[in-house]
Amino acid sequence: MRNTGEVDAVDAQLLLALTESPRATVLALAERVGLSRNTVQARLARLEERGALSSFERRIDPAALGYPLTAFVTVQVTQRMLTEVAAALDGVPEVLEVHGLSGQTDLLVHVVARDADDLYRIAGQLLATEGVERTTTALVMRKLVEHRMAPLLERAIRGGHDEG
Amino acid sequence: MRNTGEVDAVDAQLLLALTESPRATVLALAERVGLSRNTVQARLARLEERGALSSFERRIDPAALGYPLTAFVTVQVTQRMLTEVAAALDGVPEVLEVHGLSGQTDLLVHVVARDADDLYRIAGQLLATEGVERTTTALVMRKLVEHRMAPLLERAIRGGHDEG
DNA sequence: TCGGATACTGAGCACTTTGCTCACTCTCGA
DNA sequence: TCGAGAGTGAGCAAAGTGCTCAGTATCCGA
Repeated sequence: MRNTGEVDAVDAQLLLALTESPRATVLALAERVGLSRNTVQARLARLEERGALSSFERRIDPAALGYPLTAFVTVQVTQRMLTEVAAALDGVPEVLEVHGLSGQTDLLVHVVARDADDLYRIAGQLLATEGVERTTTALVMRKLVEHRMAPLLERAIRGGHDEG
Repeated sequence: MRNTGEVDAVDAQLLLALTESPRATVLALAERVGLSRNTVQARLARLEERGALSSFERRIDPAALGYPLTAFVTVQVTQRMLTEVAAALDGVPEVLEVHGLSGQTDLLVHVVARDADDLYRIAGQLLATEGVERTTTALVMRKLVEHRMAPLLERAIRGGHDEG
């Protein structure tokens, strides 16, 4: 099996095992998936070097840091100001992530806040940014499906070979 | 300093250190933040037990699994069907996360797909779900700000004591 | 002002894990 | 038939873990 740069079934098994116990040692993982320690170590190294694992920051819960409120702000931007607006958003600590959406002038901004007042302030800050034409703030009331990847991993384990 | 259940400056330092090198050993972290190994171990344990760290799944890049496309689908739901719709969405592997938004009948659904056709299929699947009245699909063209938590961590380190 | 709880330290110790190397096998695919 | 890629098992020194213990400092409430 020539490794194509994409995660294969065995990698998916490892990731799934890690999902269940992120602190598992290489030895434990090896036993879990029925491979030698050497192999597991090599695969983990490959996964990391390939960039299949993104920053640890994603695992940090903003609520634990004192930011229990989450909101998504849709921002409509003056066409030519996109870069400047992105830079301005990057400077706001409460902005966790910004997606550029199809439509080219719409941004989806993921923000967190300490409380309602705080959120109001941040939303105002976004709206006041030069190049921002309009914003719509939607507060997250509850998480109906928590972020998960397991179903796709399980599919990768079963499906196995025919990627794409 | 009575620990209130919220992350303090030292915890934030640890998390920041982990962000920079997620595989760092407890010993390395202790040296990094200038505390004893014992203390670091205790704090890490507390962080975990307190739930400040969410699932490892968040660190898995869907692109590496063969799902390079990301989209956000806004779903409007018949009022009384919310639970059923949530359950249906939970059953779709490509649905990574679902947020219930203010407005009570709007959901924000985070999906990934193998390609445009795949996304089309998934969007259709969402729309076909019983209880779903209307959907709007927005494709993510680019990430203008990658998910990050460092700015808030740094603020926690500086700010220090007055939480809230 | 005393007592208890909490946080931190440094030391110690047995045990496990890591990181690395080496030689060897197997199985594709050219 | 050859070579690259993937996996195995063994081995070894060094490092890290998990845990306990005794001692100190500090804050808080009674």
